[in-house]
Amino acid sequence: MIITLDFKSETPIYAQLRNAVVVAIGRGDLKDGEKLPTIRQLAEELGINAMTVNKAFAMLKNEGFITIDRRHGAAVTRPEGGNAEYREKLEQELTLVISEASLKGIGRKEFLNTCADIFAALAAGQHPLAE
Amino acid sequence: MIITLDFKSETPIYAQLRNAVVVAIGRGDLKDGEKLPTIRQLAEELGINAMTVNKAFAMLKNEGFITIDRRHGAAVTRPEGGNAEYREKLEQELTLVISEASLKGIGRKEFLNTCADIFAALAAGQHPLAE
Amino acid sequence: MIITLDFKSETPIYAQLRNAVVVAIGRGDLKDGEKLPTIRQLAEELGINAMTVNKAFAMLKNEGFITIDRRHGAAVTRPEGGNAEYREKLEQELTLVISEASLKGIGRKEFLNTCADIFAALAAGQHPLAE
Amino acid sequence: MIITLDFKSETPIYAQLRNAVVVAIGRGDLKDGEKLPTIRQLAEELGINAMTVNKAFAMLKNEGFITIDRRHGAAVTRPEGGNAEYREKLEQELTLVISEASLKGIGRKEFLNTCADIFAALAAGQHPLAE
DNA sequence: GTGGTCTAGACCACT
DNA sequence: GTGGTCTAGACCACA
Repeated sequence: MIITLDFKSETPIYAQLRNAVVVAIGRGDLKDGEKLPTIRQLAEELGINAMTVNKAFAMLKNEGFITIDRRHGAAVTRPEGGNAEYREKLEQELTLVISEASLKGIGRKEFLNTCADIFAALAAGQHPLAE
Repeated sequence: MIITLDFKSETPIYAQLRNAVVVAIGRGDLKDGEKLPTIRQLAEELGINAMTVNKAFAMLKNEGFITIDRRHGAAVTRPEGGNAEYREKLEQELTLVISEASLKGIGRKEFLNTCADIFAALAAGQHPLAE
Repeated sequence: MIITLDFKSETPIYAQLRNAVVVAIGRGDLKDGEKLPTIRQLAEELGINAMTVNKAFAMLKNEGFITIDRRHGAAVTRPEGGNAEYREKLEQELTLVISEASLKGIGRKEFLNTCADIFAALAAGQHPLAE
Repeated sequence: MIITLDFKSETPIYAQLRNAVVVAIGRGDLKDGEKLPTIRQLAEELGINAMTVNKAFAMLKNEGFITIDRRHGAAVTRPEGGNAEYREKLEQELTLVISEASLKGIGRKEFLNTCADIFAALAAGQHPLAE
């Protein structure tokens, strides 16, 4: 698992780690059921505090992306189908991103193409995503 | 101008305000050249400190979404066309959002439709967005 | 006299005007002894308040770049030779500019060439500058 | 780190502080990678408010002169190579400074010598500046 | 009357 | 213990 953190970034480290794991699952680098490294391993590997990794894992667990078993550590899992709450959050988020992109001169077509490209790139990771 | 803030949110108030303005411009509620309320007005209206509004405005100014004229306050403007830096940031952001959506069971088609719907809703605001 | 003001700029309008006049003199667009427009004329021409022009003129007068005669209006003049005070201010200013340029990757040669180019451009204005 | 502020100056304190740091880096008093004092330390040392130091640091961060790491405070860094935007700003700035100097009786040779001297003084700080 | 700056003091998030 | 955010209230420069 190759994860690069940007200590200069505004985004908190635990959030960067959480995001990196989500993307790794999304692109198939981490398959469903696959085990994640120990909190301590990961902390040492990344040169950060174990508490920080812990926080990221707790977040991922809450969101349903991983399960944490005291005996076997953390493992990737599939979250439940998108509930209404998540859909609303997604729409809000997209409204902001799309407003910004439009104002920056990125039009509908270009935006949709970019999205399609990203889907294609993720699909190439062999992970059977919902169609 | 109807803006709702969530004081419990993790997102700083000034960032929420900044986002709200970007979306308001995107959807045409704020037209190009239109004046924004004064800092103090907005602060009172929203029940927050003027310094907080100030910070949001400074951010919007730096990003090119508004201009601040010492004589007449702030007004909406169009930022320069998207540079390479922004495009990269957008792709990273979308990669995360799309990974998340995929894992939550929202597939390619549904996602693209949602985006298209949002574009349509923005376009309905009569604001001539780049096509 | 062609002066363009940027109302969006952080630099106060009166300072922009003052700077524009200094550069105009420097490049020979305004010759020594030449009369400047009336305060009111200039104010109307530029679409700004007469008080603002007044402030710029007062500044230029204080610095010795122009003289103001109640009967004949303002006219360009040559300031006294650089006094010690000005030289110190100049050195401070240049130390900042040069530090910044160096850190931005602009080296000694390039910087000096840029300066020489600007001197050449000013000299082309036929104004006999001190050699 | 010796920084002197002029509370009577027109230049805002945060800008003076920002400038002082840039010069300190330029002259090698602050080496690349070196840590800056904490915001609170510096605030107390200078007898100003922490918010003011904060603003100066935020400015330096935006300009790429320092990085702020949540874990260890601020540290000096090298900004990216000068882009076209900066070069244009520099030329405008120099045109004004040179016009002023010329009119004050400081000629081409003297001006260039002064610049060269400043470069030499900065270089003496052992900081390997771009040649 | 506008935005810009500054203060003193508080609380929070992050590591 | 670090920086980040927010507040309430003040004064100033600008136009």
